[in-house]
Amino acid sequence: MSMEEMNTRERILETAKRLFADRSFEGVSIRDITGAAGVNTSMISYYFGGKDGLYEAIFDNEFMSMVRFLSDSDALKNMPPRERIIYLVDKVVEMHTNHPDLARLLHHEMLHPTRMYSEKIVKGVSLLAETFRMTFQEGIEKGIFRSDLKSFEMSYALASIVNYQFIFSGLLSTIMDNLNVSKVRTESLISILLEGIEKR
Amino acid sequence: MSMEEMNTRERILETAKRLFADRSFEGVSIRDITGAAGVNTSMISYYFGGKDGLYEAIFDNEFMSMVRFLSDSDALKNMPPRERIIYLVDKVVEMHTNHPDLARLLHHEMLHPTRMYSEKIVKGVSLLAETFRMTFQEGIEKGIFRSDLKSFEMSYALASIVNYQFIFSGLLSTIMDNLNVSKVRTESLISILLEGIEKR
DNA sequence: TCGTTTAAATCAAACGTTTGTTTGGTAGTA
DNA sequence: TACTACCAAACAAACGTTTGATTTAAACGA
Repeated sequence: MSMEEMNTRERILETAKRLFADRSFEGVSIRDITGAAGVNTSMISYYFGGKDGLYEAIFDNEFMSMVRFLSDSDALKNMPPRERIIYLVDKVVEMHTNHPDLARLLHHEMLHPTRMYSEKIVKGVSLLAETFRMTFQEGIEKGIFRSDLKSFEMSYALASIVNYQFIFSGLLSTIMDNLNVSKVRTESLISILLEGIEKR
Repeated sequence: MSMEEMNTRERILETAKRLFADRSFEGVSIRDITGAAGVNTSMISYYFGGKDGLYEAIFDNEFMSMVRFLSDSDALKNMPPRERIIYLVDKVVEMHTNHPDLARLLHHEMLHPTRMYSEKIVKGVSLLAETFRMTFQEGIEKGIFRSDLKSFEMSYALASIVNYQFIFSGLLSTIMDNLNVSKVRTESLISILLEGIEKR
């Protein structure tokens, strides 16, 4: 759906999501948003009850649907641990690729938590982390994964390796030319996570 | 040095660093800073030429000294690749532990780059990344590390695994009780990076 | 050692903007 | 008529900064 065929409410949501991701909630004024969206200043209060409400609406939409997207899949149940991990990494990468603003919105909240939203994030992150952790735990018990590591540490390593590039992305896209870095391949991420970087 | 024995300039720097890390540059007013530091509002313009100048001063102090701390060491030269990687991870963790605000300041800039500071960050990050990348390249050539991975990908994995926990830390410290996560051990980080999570 | 001078440090108050929000009204639709 | 969507304008509060006066402290000449 192009910007032209959106109604006012949707135009505000889409524009605000992009600007909040680029310049942070505090760094963007409602006049920045409504100006870029081509709507009247008062429409934010009209549709969302204020700037805070707009942010909350974006967050509920994006973040919660992501958590559901990553946790609810029935395919997870009957998959062996190793394949399930690969499947999960693929899904997280897919989700980031389709919603490039989401990671920066989320990580901004993680860096600067407010009482308003931190509860939701902890709830969502806990749910995701538990999905990962259980998979790793099952893998440890079945002798597929190392038993000298904790399942929490494995989950952390997965999350960090997959997510960190989407924190970099904003900086990279503004400079790009300076560092001649090729895109990180998903297969490499999975391989590093499972097998490490040392020669066997 | 305690807050009481600092002069006005130092009190502002220390207070602002903490507040910027907690609530971001845009989320903190100069009255927040000077109020918490117990100095007059005009002192920020007086000593730093304005809020932007204060931010730049913090950044130059902290970030640049970190880059130097991590890159300049003579000990790096004569160390074999595997040991050098372990040494570097230890130093990064040590640096984060001693300067807990730095990671959040830096990653905020990475999430929301501005023309003002992105140049400095790219410069510093490039320097660090090159130190890592060269080490991995040497390890690949000496047959210690896998030859099917790129040295850049290895560097990325290291940076992500080591840094990501310090992005979480803000959120964790505000909630803590909800997730009963133990601290990630540095040895586990190194082990996951080098050997992966799969049983050999 | 004394009073005087000079400059730096600090202050309360005010400056002009920008902030998020509200108001009162208009146009279009059912 | 009743209701929704939208608008220009105004609102008080908060913003970063500047001003002009006052305090502090060091430097100086006698």
